[in-house]
Amino acid sequence: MIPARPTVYVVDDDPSVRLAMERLLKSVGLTVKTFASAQEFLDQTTPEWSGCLIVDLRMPGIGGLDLQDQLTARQVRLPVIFLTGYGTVPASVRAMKAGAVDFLEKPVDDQTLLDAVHKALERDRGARRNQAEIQVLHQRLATLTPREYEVLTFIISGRLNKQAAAELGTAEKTIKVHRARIMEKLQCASLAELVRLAEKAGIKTLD
Amino acid sequence: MIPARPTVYVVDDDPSVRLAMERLLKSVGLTVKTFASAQEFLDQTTPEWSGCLIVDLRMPGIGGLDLQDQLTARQVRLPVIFLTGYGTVPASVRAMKAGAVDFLEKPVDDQTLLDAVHKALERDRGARRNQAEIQVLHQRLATLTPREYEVLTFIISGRLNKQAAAELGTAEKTIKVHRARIMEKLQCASLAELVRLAEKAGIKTLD
DNA sequence: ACACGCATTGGACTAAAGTCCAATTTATTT
DNA sequence: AAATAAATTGGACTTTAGTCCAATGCGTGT
Repeated sequence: MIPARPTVYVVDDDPSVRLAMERLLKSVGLTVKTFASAQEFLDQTTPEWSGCLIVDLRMPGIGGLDLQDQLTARQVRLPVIFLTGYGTVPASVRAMKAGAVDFLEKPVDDQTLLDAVHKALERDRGARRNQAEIQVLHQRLATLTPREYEVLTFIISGRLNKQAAAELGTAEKTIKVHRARIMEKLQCASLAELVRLAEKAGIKTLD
Repeated sequence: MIPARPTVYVVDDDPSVRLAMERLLKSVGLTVKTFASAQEFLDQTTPEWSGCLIVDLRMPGIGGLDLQDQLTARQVRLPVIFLTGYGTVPASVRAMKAGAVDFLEKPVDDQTLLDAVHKALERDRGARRNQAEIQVLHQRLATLTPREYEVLTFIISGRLNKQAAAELGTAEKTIKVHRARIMEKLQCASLAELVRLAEKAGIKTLD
């Protein structure tokens, strides 16, 4: 049900455009899935869908820009490429500000479109790789007990075990035990690694 | 000679536009400096100029987009706001891709322009703050001797003094001395701080 | 009541890091 | 040739951190 394979999703109300697009993209080995309306796409997509989205700016019902907003709100971060026959400067600026990969006017040159698609797919790959790494970190962090997490913040803030113990009102010995378990649970072989892990996970330091 | 104060630089070949722009911006307390051509601006600007740039897209000689490219090439990172009477979608997309803050069409609403200017100034402030922090780090790093820098890479890679000594073919004692000097020169009170400093300075870890 | 996870702590060490003082070797600079 | 910076190393300790084994007090769920 969930296409794990990167796919180029095409949303356009014009059947002939969908067909042409599908042919072009498939001709270079890409997986394609088309939709006749933004609503149809919204009804099916999930954050798991990977690849990119090519959407027509002006369509009956939900337009391209609104679709882009909806996707942002739903945490669907597929890179978007706009395609339009009657684009305006304000529309293109709004689209680009919202993070669109490109904003192309019909008729679009095949190579130009393919370049944009490859760029979008690459951006998606990078974002997913990064997202996956962060997710792993959070999964590991989730195994920490509240107290361990607390001690972690002291460690990455450069506190000595002794200081952490004093500030937490416990014995230095206890901090050492927590610390050892933290290193084990987070699979860090050194303090340097631990600091970088915390940094990437966005854990704030004290003071 | 160098305006340290954040300034709004206006580049437009139309004298009436320059005057109107200058009046509007000064009316809200902003410092303004105008130029009749891109070349004139390029001849005077330096990376020290802070603030933002409002530039007309179409001008005799060097156009707005080319000016943007030139500035990028010269490391002048002033946020750019495009202003144009005859903008096209491709031009606006190119500008936004190149990092423009906004791309507005004349006649532009006063408030819209001011909002864009404030956003641009804020972006410049943030960029400069960040740039200044990184520069300080590099200045400190520059005080390290080659050997100390080498030892630094081992430390932030999580190596024990013993391991660093072995891999560098020296005594553990020596590593300790270098390490102490590194902490002192980089003004770090803890390993956690050192790791974050190295991370921010973009120093790569081993392996 | 009993098992279990969590937080704690002690004792006894081992290992790693940091701190002073002192000294040598080797380039480079003046 | 004297001076200076850089890289090294020793000795003698003090601090910190990490490692095992063992044990206690507390909620929670069964």
